Amino acid sequence: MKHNVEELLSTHGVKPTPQRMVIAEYLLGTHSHPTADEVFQAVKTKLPVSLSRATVYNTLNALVAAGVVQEVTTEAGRVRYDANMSDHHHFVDIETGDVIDIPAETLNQIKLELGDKYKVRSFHVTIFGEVVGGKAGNTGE
Amino acid sequence: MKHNVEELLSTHGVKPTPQRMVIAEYLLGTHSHPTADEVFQAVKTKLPVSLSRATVYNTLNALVAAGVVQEVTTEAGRVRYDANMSDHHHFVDIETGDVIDIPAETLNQIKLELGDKYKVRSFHVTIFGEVVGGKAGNTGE
DNA sequence: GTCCACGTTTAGACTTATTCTAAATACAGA
DNA sequence: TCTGTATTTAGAATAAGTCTAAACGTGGAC
Repeated sequence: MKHNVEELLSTHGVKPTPQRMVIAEYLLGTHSHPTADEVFQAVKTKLPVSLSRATVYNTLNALVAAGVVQEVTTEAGRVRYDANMSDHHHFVDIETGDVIDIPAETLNQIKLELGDKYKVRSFHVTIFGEVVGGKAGNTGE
Repeated sequence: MKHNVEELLSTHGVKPTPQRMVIAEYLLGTHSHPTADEVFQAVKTKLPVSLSRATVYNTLNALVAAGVVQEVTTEAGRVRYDANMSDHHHFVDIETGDVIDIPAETLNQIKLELGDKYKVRSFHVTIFGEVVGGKAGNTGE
């Protein structure tokens, strides 16, 4: 895995430092859509040196800019990070707060339905509801 | 208009104080999807007394809780307010940042397409792109 | 009309998330 | 090895929002 991460960063133009590697590795290995602070808490012990929050924010911003991960907003004012870069949307379980990925195929119709008036660059759908029959998809690590 | 606002607040269980009236009036009269601070800046001179930011936040939260306005998130971490409570989504002009309301009819198909696996309580779509042929809809005041 | 209770507002302190800054560090290439 | 550049660090600074305690305003009981 480590090797993959290193390559992933390199091919996206992000120099693979130890700090960036553990952060990217953590994001790639979870489906929990963590906040910046959750990333910090999760990886700070995985390095031989102390880790600064500034590095976490710098790295997250760099990874977003490089297209390695994306930002997700499900609650007003809280930013989460998602290494799943496939075309997908989000389902928020309103009981638990879990964020579940929804593949985009079924929703791509939206672009067509918007018509000629708007040139759509991208769109994102956040859906709130309950999972029928308990947990499904991926909600933790 | 003032009379309408007073009634609107009352019927939603929000006591219509002068502060709440000018804030609600401002939100009802704009399509600019302002942030809390933009609301504060816009209404602070419209009262004979000084206005506290705390009152703006209290009022916005009360109006959201009462269902008079809704929160909108178009940029990671920034909360905006929208008095348009009709079923609609948002189009963000990626050149200007303007937020334009998109009526929901054309997109309601989404719920159907999600199938039986998820029980949808609500969903929100934010679309990023460019308006074909210049401004359309409502982008300011 | 006066008084009281209670909800509202105010200013400013506080919290939380994020960015900035300046110094220390690491490391690739001459 | 030396040096320049990018990265990381700790902590200060900023921004958005919440909390607190005191002051205020208003409707109902008298």
